[in-house]
Amino acid sequence: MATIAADALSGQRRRKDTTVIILGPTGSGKTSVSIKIAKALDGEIISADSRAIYKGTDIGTAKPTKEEMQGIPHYGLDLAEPGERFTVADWKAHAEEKIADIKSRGKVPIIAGGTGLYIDALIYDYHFKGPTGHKIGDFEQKTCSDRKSIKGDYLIIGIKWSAEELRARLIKRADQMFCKGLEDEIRKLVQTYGWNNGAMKSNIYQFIWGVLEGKLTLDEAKALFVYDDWHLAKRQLTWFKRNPDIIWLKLEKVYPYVIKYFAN
RNA sequence: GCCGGAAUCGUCUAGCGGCAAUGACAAGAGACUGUAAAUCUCUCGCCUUCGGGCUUCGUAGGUUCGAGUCCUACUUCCGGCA
Repeated sequence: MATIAADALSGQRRRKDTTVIILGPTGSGKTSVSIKIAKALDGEIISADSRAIYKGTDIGTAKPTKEEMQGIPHYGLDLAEPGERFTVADWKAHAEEKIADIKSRGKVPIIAGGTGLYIDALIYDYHFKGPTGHKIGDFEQKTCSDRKSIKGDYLIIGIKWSAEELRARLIKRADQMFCKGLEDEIRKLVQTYGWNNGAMKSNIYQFIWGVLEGKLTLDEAKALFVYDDWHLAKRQLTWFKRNPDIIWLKLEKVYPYVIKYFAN
């Protein structure tokens, strides 16, 4: 009995201290597992995605919908207007604030995302010089450069796929994205923010726009987007590869692994 | 059937007598601590002791010191006339 109580206690303590990080290339399934994990662990999710930062880019950046979120609080989304400056430092400050807040309420913070730079900044605790607590974009020079040891209690899981599998997933996702009202989304974005801003540069929008302008057929646009997405996935993987602290698991193993980790 | 034109690395492409052969895309590897879904670098016929070696430009011959480049035939494809 005493042992069980002690276990429960250490479990409690662990719950309070560990931040779960679910990372992986685009299309690897981060969003859905992290929501599943959040439900099981009473957690809340912080997105680490440099594009989901922007408002209005919902379908194009594969943000989870309200229904998909299933009542799990999500942070790190819609933090800036398209075209507005938003840096790693801004994201790090936001994430740290949210992690502290989530922990203080006795819940588990779950970081889900594919932007390696953001995650590195968090776990290796990059310092950015400049006045903190100021409005977005007010940070200046870095003062610290260290990617050697993790600062903090993180469980870092990477979602592993073979190249063929991932490719197939990206193709499938592209098909879905292209029929989910993307055209309306992009029209609205272009209308409000104009065409020339970072949020729309170089992602699915440029290809859809090509279709709207009659320069591309739908199939061409889709193919181009898949290439683009694949290149992104490879770059993300290159970034993650050098991080020795990532535990790489197949998608279906991620949930059980995390649950077991927290049960012990 | 006749007359033109074309066949080059996974794909498209440069090449008009000195070439392992241009560029782009794809593919692969990598860098990246400040808008990162960005940006950039390297590899990309085969082998190499990194000096070089070997085999390539539809197929087979020929002309040349030398041929992806010129000639002949064949094959395939695209135009025009039939």
